[in-house]
Amino acid sequence: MKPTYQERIWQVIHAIPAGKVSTYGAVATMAGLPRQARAVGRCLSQLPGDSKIPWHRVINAQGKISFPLESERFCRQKNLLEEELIIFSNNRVNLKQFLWRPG
DNA sequence: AAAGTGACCGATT
DNA sequence: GAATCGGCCACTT
Repeated sequence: MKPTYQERIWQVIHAIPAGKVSTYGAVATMAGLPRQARAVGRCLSQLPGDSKIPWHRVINAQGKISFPLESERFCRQKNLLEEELIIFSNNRVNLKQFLWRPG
């Protein structure tokens, strides 16, 4: 069976190791959907709460969490990342240090 | 049918 | 750094 784009997006996100992050745009490109960062965000927005997908390792290209500051979801994602020893400075992750690059 | 919206991005000014 | 712009596209008004 030819994989759905949604499935390929999940597969890419699954491949992000703990302690690293990726961005919506990078995930889109790796899933074969260049310039479709929004498709990734859309995809994640539809995930059930009990999903095993490491959705928290996906942040935006500025190194920031794409939820309103101090919102419930913002804090949940930040906590999950800090548990993986990812450092925030000014609510921002240093992508030079934490961005996952395959290869 | 048309306009607005959103877990976005890169290039440009 | 900040703001704008066009690209992108499913969904909701």
